[in-house]
Amino acid sequence: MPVGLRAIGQRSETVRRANLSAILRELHADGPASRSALVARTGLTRSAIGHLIGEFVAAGLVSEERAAPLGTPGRPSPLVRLESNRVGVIAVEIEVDTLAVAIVGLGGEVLDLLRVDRERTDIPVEDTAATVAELVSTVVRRPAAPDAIIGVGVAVAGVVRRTDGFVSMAPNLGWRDVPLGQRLVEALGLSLPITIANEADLGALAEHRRGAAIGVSDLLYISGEVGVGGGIITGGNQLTGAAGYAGEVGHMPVNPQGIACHCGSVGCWETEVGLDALLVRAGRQAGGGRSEAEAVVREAAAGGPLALQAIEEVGRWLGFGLAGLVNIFNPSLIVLGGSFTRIYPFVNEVVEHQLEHFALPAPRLPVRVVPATLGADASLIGAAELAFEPFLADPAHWLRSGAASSALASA
Amino acid sequence: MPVGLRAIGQRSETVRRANLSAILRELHADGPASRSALVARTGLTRSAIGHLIGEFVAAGLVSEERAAPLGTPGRPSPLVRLESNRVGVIAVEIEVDTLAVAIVGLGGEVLDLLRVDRERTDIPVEDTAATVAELVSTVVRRPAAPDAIIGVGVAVAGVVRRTDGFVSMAPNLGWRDVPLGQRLVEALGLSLPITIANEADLGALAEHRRGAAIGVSDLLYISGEVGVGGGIITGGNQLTGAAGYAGEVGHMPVNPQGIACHCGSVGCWETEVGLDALLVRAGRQAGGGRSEAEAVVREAAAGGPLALQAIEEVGRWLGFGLAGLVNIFNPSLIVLGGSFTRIYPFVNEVVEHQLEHFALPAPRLPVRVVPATLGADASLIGAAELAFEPFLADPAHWLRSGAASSALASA
DNA sequence: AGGCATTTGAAAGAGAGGAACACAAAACTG
DNA sequence: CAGTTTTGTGTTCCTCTCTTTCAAATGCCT
Repeated sequence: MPVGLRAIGQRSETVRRANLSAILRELHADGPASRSALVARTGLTRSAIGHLIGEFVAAGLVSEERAAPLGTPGRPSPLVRLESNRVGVIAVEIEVDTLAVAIVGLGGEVLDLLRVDRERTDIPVEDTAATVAELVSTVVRRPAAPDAIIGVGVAVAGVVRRTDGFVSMAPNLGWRDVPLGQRLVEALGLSLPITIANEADLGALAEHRRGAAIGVSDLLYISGEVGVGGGIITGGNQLTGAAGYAGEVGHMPVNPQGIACHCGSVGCWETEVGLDALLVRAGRQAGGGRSEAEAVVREAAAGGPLALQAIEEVGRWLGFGLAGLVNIFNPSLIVLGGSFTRIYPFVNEVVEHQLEHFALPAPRLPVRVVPATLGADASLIGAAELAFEPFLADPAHWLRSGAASSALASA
Repeated sequence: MPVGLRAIGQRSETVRRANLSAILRELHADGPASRSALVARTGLTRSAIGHLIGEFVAAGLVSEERAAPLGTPGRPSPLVRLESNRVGVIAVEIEVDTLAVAIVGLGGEVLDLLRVDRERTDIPVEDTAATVAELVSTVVRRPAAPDAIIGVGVAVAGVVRRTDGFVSMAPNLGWRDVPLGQRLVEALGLSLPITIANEADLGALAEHRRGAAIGVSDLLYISGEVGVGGGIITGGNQLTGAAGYAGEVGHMPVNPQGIACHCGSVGCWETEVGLDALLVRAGRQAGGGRSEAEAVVREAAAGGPLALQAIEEVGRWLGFGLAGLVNIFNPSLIVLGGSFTRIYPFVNEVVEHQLEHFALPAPRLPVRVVPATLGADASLIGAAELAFEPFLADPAHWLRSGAASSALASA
C-alpha cells in the first residue's frame, strides 16, 4: 500500500533495474544458483535471465561455471556465482566493551574481521572514530580486501537516527546527542556512504537474512545486554519509524511500580530484564557486564539456586513484555539475541508460560521463540547487509558507472 | 527492503500496471487533477499520461473536462476527474451498538449510508450477517448505487484474521472463534471479494488517506471504546503482522498490579483507559457504553470535579501507554479516535506531559498528538479503502476484463 | 548409438515510455 | 486588439526491455 510520494512513474529502465536487483538479491541471499533456478525463482524467461546475467558477468561481478552433472536428464544449467572478492563493504560494530571492523564480500562472506576490546568507560566519540578509522585502514590494506568497497555500515549500541547517524542517546557508551555519523565521515576520510543504525535493528536484519529467521517476514529480535534493544521486521520490511529511532522496546514501560530507569522514566522493560536486573537478582553488583552475567549462567548451570531464581525472574518479565509485543505485532517468530541467547534454555518454559497467560490467543498461536544463531557477530553482519542495501536495490547504477574501479580508487 | 519472494521479475506490462495504478491512486486520494499536475506528480511524460488517461476514459472510469481558466498564462490543462458513480464498493461496519452499511464511490465519496442501532447484547453471527445482507441489498437497489460494485470491506470491533475474516475474539460482540468472513459470504451471496479487518486498523487507514494523517507515513491511531484498538502505519504501510492480528495495543500490559482483563491477562492498557475505566472512575457503572461516557464528558465540560478527575486519570494512563508506543514505533503523529476524540481537549496536556516524562527524547521530539477528524464513520471509510485496494493496486486487471459491466451483473 | 529432456543462444516481435515537433489555447504586452 | 509568450496536447519516430520462436547443445537413459 504505497503512499502517494513513492508511487512515482515507472519506465522501461525501471524494469531492468528491478530485475537486476532481484537476481542479485537471490544470489546474495541464497548463494550460487543455476540459471534455470533463477528463471524459476524470478519468473523471467531464460532469454531475459541470460541477458541480465551477461551484464553481471561483463562487469566481473559474477562468474558462471560449468554445472556439476547432477543426475537429471537435459542440458545442465551453468552455476551462477558471485565473485565475493570483487565488491565488498566495511562493517563496523561499536559496543560497550568491544569494537569490531569487518570486511564482508558480496554474498555475505566475512573476508576479514578485527575485534578489539575496550574499557567499559566513557570514551569520547572522537577517540572511537579514530580507533575505527585505524582498524578500517588496516583491514582495507590486507590481502583479503575486495577490489571495491562500496559502503560502510555501522552498528551502534544506542538510539540513533538513520538519516545521518546522529546518536541521541547511548547511555552505556556515555554518549548523548553525539554526531557519530559526521565524526566517522571525518575520521575515515572516505568518499563512501556511511550508514548507521541501532545494533538490535541490525541484529534483526542479520537473523532475517542469514540466521534464525530466514524466510520469516514478521519477526521480533530482542537483544538483551545492559540495555535491551529490539529489531522489528514486519511484512518483510524493517520497522524504522519516522527517523529510524523505532524499536526501543527496552524502554517500553511495564511496571509503573518499578525502579527508575536511566532514561528518566520508571519501570522500563530493561530495568526488569537487562543485565543489571539479572546481576542484582543474583546477588551481584550491577555494572558487571557480560562477564559477570556469564558467571551467573554458569552458576545456574551448576544448579545454584540463587542464580536459577534470578534467571527465572528475568524470564518471567521477559515473557510478560513479549506478550505485549506479540499483541502489538503478531509476529510469527521471536528471536532472542545477546545475553538472552545464553539464558534461553533456562527461561524457555517460563517465557512460553507467560505468553500463554498474557498474550491474546490469536496472535500468540503461531509464535515460536528461538535463540539467535549468529551470536556475537549478528549486528556486524547486519551492518554489512545495511551497507549492501543500496547496491542490492539498484545494481544497475553501479554497473553503468563502472563503479568497480572508481569505488576502489576512492578507497 | 523486499524479501526474496516478493521480488518477482518484472515485465513491460508491469510498468503499465504500476503507472495506471499510480494515476488512479492520485485521483482517488487527492481528487480531480489536471493532466499537467499528474505529469508533475508521477514524473511521467505528457505522452505517457495521455495514453494512460485515454485508457481510463475509454473504460468510462474517468472523464476529462475543459479546464476552468485559472488566471495563469499558457494553455489550460484539462481536468481529469473520476466518475464516482461508475465503480464503487460496499463498506460495512460491525460495532457493539451499531451496524452500518455504505456505498462508497471511487474517489471516496460516500454515495449512500445506512446505519441501524443494535441492542448491546450478544447477537449470533448468523443474525448479524443476515442484517448486513438485508442492508446491503437495500442499499444496492437505491438509485445512488454505482454501475459496478467491485468489493466489500468490513470493519469489525474484534480481533480478526485478514486472510479469511475469522474473528478470534470480539468480547463486546460476544464472539469467540467465529468465522465471520464465511458467514458473510454465505449471507450476501455475492461473488465479490469480501475483506475484513479490525476497526482500528481501518480507522488508521481512513485517517491516513482522508483524515488527520494525510501525508504522514508513520502514525499511530488509537481508538478508545469499551476496548482499545490500535491501527498502526509505518513507512506508509499498514502494520498487519503475520495474520493481520497486529495492533492489539489495548492488551499491551501496562500495570502488573492492575485489574484483570477479560482477555485473561492482567493490567492490560484497556483496563486503564477503556470506557469502563472512565465510567468507574467517574463513579458510574461499568458497561454504560458511549452514551454514559458522553455524559461524563458533559459533566466535565460543566466543571464537575469527579468527571474531570476521572478523565485526567484516563489521560495519565493514556500518555503512559503512548510513551511506550512512541519508543517502539517512533511515529510522527498520534491520532486519537473513538471516545478519545471527545476527551482529547481535557487530556491533551496530561498526555503531552506523560510523553515528556516517559518517552525517550529522540523519538518523542517530532510526535504530535491530534484528535481524529473523521468521527464515527472513520472505520467505515477505512473499510471502503480496504475494499478499493486491489482495484487501486492493479486497475489494468479490471480494465482488460471489462469489469465495469461484468462486476455489475454479478451484483 | 540413438532417443529424449532440458537448456542455451540468437533473431525477430511486441509492449511501453521517451523525445521532438507541429499545432492549439489562454494570458500577457504594448 | 493584434502579436508574443507560455503551457499543453497529439503525433510520429525512437529506444529499451522482455517475450516468443527456433535451432543447436548437452548429458541422462535405454
